[in-house]
Amino acid sequence: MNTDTTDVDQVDKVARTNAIEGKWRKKWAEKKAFESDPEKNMEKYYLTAAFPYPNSPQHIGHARTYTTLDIHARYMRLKGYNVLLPMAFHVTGTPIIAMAQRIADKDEEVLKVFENIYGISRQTAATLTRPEDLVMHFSKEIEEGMREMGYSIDWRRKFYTFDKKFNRFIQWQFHKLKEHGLIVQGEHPIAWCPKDNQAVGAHDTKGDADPELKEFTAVKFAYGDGYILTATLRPETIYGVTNIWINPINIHVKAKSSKTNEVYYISKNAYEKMNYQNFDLEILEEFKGEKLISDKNKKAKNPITGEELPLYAAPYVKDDEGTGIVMSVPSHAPYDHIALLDMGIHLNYSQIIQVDGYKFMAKELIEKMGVKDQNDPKLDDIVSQTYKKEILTGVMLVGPYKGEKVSVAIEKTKKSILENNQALVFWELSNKPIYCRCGAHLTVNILGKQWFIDYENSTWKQNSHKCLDKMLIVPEKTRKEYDYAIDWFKQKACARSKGLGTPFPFEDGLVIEALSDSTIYMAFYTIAHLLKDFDEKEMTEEFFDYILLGKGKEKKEWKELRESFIYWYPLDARHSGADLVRNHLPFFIMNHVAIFPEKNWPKSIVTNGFVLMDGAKMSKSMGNILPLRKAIREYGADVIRFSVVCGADLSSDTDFNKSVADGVKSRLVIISDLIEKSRKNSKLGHTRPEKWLLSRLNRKIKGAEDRYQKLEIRQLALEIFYEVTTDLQWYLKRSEKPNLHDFFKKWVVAISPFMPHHAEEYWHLLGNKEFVSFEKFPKTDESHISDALEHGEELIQKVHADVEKISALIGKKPSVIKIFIASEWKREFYKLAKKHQKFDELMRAAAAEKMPMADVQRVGKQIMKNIHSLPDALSEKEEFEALNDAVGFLGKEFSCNIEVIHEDKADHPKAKAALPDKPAIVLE
RNA sequence: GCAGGGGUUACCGAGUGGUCAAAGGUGCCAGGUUCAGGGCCUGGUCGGUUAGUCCGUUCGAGAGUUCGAAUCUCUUCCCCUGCACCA
Repeated sequence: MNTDTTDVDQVDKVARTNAIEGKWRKKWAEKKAFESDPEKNMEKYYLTAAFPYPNSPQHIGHARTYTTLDIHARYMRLKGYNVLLPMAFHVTGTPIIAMAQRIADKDEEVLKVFENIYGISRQTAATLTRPEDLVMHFSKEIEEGMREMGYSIDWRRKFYTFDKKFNRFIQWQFHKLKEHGLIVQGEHPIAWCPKDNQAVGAHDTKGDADPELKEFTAVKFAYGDGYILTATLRPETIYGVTNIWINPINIHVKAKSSKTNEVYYISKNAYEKMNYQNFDLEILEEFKGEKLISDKNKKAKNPITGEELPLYAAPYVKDDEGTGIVMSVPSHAPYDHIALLDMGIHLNYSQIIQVDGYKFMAKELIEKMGVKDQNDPKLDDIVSQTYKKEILTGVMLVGPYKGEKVSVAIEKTKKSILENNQALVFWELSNKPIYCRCGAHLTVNILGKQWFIDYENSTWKQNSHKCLDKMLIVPEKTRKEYDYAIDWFKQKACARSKGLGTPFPFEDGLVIEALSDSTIYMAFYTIAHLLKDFDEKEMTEEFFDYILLGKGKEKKEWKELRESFIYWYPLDARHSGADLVRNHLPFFIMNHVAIFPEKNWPKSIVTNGFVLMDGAKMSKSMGNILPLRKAIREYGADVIRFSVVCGADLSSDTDFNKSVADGVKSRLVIISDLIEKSRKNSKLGHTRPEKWLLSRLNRKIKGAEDRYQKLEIRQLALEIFYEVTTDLQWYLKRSEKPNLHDFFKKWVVAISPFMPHHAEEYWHLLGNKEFVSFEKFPKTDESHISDALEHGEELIQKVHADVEKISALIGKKPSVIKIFIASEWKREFYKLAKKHQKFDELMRAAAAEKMPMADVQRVGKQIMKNIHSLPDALSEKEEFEALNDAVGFLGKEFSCNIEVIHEDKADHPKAKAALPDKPAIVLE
């Protein structure tokens, strides 16, 4: 049992921290400190972060974005802005429903995660079987966590994306998009579960496998009264086809498509797949592959070359791959080559693709690696080597694309044969087999008449680039990714048949998809708290047209809403994790551009990296997720704020670990103690150490403004927190009677965005009655900044370190330390040396100045190697004053007498060794 | 494959032409602290050398530009992230 006092102290400190944080949280709430309304005489600043998805509690990783956001908000408040920071909850889509269902099903996996990682008992879990209950439980949990973190949020504006009133707003958005011709309908391939009859994403599959779709080209070889279909990813090799491969054992069908009115020969498996892809096939005949092979008279006709090709048997052809029939290109496909050899056929085929180092790469590699037959596992390796090299470096030798790169020829051939009706598009899952959670085998479905947002629209893209160009992007280096994403966007399916959210306005039974209802919701915050007296039925097209666009006739009950929107919009800063750069954030830009006039386009985006836990990614399976509220209980909110935000550059991942948090905590304790002690000495004057400290502080505050604006949070923390505590520690050694009142008066305000709770407490201890949160950011006092003072202090630190080194080297403690200050002429000589960097020139210049040439020679030789990096030394007088001021300090440090002597007035031989910025030191 | 980011001394991580053997943190070593342990403080932590110094080698690999390169150019190897209809 451990019952000693130190642990009790620890507990006391945590309890004290919690008490301080709780106290200020309460005061902010009582005074409604962060509820923001339009103020005519104040400039506004409006920022938001991506709202959370409440299907689990938040963890310290989530806290990074919100803490960065809150620091930003609090800084802008100190700069005198009327700041709005709202928050809401995104509940759209299927994951919440899926989670609730899994809880209802008593899914062991989920319950274990709840119990072990989130600390949610099975009894509690049992009450979360309905999506709404789940949402309410976790959103409350998340909101509490945000309050505990001290985020300066205006909670009056909170909403959920399944709220009726919000739905009206989103429907208005979609009507606007449609008016602008940006909602279109078309076909769309999608991973599909045949059993559930529903589209399937990564979280719906076993093992969370992400289904990948690949577009194959099914080439049509005329055969009898129909076509043999062979699916390929390499349509450009059609010029080298020698035969058709058919697996004799597999079941094949002859089927007629009522879509194309054509008859196809394909595997039975392919028939099922093609029917999901809208070919409407009807089986005319069903048979084994050998039937096709045995009919020696019937040939398949190559649609491009017109060659008549034989049908051969190949056991390696799989019936669930593509159409179950493949075209044979032995000059480039290793399997085809070896299969022909296995049949004893030696063909004199021609080369159609040029690659360096090979004529027939497939054949040559097979011979080189000694592959015996088509069952050799080495074949797969050869296939990937050949394909990679041909696609990357190959050049076409035949056909209309002769001389073009293979990668280009693939696309052009495909386009051409599709247009000429010589091939069909055939979709396939490229990473199959994938299974739905229900157990069924996934397939590809082509949905007809799907609804899309037409992000492909080129005018829209152009305007979005224009908006982006004017935006501030932090960090700037991510800008390219936005440009890339905007260019790359294609049409995006925007309606689903299942999920929470907003009913799709143009077709019954559909719901607006999750990434499409969260693009301009920042506009909704500006009025969300003013809608209590409105029925959602009043929230018509005209309603939103007037409030958000200023169109149409004003009604007097709409006035306040309109004014609120005008006051707060546009959005000044959008914060988010870096993972949203390629989806949500470009959508956010594009939708603003589509719907709002240019003056309401967003101003800036700030993105941040993730939080790692002890160097590893946080994940449910690793069980290393630290829930935020647990972390707050353990370390306190201000410590967590520092820990998640200060460890790395904004854009890179940061690591959370105990020692970092402990480090922050101990520094907080040091500062708390200091404030306690030093606030009483405010009547004392300023001696050299205080002046030094204030010089350092003012210089930092000067730099801090710029860093705050650019959100260089790590650098800020380093400078105004870590370095400041280091400075304070030095100061305490130097100072006889600490007097930090003036220092803290400025510093507490400057640091308050980082540690608002402690800052409020300190501010109060310093005798202030108002919230520090609404103070003015401290002004730099240039008159306090002194290079000479800081340089002098550095000199003292250097001398201190040198004495320690010498003392250690000679192995004794001195009884007297003599410090010799270099003469003024040496400083003049340094200035000369900066102008004349060649030795002889320097000597001549020194001679002209009538310097003592014997000494000049010696010093000159010494400094030649560092001629490019000579220090800007203080004057002799300044050096003397600095060191003389530290006589007491150094004497105390080394327990001996200290003498500071001008070189000229000394008779010690070592005195001559003194250099500017480097006094000679003698220990006796 | 395409696009973006990155490889720094035991680890994490600063560092964009000289002031860099390279900040800071962690770990480790030594010493201190009315110090059980932990904590805290001081110093050390590439090799050699020295009254506070100087010399050699180092920043994925190779080549180049320069009086001078972790930093600029080229080549090459490796790692991470994204490529959607899913929040």
